[in-house]
Amino acid sequence: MLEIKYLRENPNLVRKALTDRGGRSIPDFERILQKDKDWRSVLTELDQLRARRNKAADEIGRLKREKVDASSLLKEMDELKSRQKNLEEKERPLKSDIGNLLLSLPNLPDASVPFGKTPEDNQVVREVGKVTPKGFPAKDHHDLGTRLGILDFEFAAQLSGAGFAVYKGAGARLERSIANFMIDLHTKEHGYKEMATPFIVTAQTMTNTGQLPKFEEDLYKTSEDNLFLIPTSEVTLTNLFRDKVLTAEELPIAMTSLTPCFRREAGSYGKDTRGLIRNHQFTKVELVRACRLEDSLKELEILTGHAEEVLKRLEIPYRVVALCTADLGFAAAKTYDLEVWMPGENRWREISSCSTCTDFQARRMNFKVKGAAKEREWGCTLNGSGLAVGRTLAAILENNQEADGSIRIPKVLQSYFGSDKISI
RNA sequence: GGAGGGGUCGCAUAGUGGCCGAGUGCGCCGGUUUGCUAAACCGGUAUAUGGUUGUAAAGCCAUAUCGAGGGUUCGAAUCCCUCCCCCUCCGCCA
Repeated sequence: MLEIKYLRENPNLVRKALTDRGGRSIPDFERILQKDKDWRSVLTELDQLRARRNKAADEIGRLKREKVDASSLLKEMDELKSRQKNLEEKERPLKSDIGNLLLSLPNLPDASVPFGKTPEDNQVVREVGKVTPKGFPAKDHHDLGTRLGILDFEFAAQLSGAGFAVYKGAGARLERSIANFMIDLHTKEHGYKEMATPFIVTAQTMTNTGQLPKFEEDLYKTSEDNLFLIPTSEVTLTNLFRDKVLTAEELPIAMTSLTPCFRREAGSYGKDTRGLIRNHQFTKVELVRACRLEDSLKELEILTGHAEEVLKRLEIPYRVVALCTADLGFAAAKTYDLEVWMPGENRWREISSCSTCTDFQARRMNFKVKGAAKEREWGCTLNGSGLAVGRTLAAILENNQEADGSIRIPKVLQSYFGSDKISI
């Protein structure tokens, strides 16, 4: 959430930032400004009226105690009350409209975010690892996994419909190995605290991180209880900072968790329907950090580095991409995507998205930091995949395939997996 | 699912219509005393919004907030209604 005061005082900056993002939030923004103006004028009048009423009520109490007649004041009170009721009926909807509109405005891009209008304008920051051509036609992970009997999409479709996967035997074991390796790396070497959180949460929790109110159609919802399935554990991990006031010395705080993620993918039917790339359910290791606002960008580099380390150790070539203004997610002020090379598809695929949300989520969930001079400021939250497990498995299959269709298991996974290859 | 109890200022509590934005204890901050620490004593200690003064730091005025939202009343922490959350017991159950 953006601060109404900031919008009021810097309308042109905000207008430009929202325009750079390219969304359709400008009309909402203009409506906020207008309603805010109306609201303030109503509120000023209302406050004065309330002040008068409070005084009169005290006075009446005093007169009654002294057994003095108060009928003229009581009469005035009648009139004040009806005027007040009138104004309150104007004030209430204005206030709630402004609140709702504010909740639907995205975060403002950081100054260092490249300007752009489409994902084409994203900027490659660095490429790590070498993309070396196989000496044979590379298969994609769908074919590899199916032929090895470790992935079964037909079975999954029978169980749940399109967009799901069944992992079988070595496939299931490999998925678990990847997840364990990632969690161990982040907890033992990167200083993250492992958490296990609910997968089903309230609407308020979803609103705090920004999934609601705008993106309800992307979420699975339980109809009886009005609860939502998490699309990422960013939701639950970040919400752990709700209503917290932390001291600057306690920060940064780093947490990780392994959870399933549930996404309806409502806007992307027919896209990436093959394989593990875009499933309605997938597991992901999430990284969340909280820090002081001034450390936002520094922390983003650290977070991104931790996600990158996974790929380095798995020896999968990847590149780091700075998203342009138009491609930023709702809550993000700046984002680096990690993209892995997929030989079977002959293209790069996103495998992690690391963002700083600055104080955007902190405002929504009332997360503050007490500084050295005991002043309070909003906290800063960051999140990133560390990494998406299904996509990582797909990347390993494609990058480590041999001519005969068998798969080399990366060195760091061998102790988890218990062998160095998967053969036909 | 059934029955009951409860949500007050960081924590613990007091408070059943005006003297309560809210007492007390603890904690915390500042000070006095002190070789140091402790103790004792004194003072301070919520947030948000609007208006206003100021270059600013900050100040002043007003309003709102005792789980949330409505209502009754001249006046609500206190009475009524709805909702949320927590706890205990019973039932069911992995």
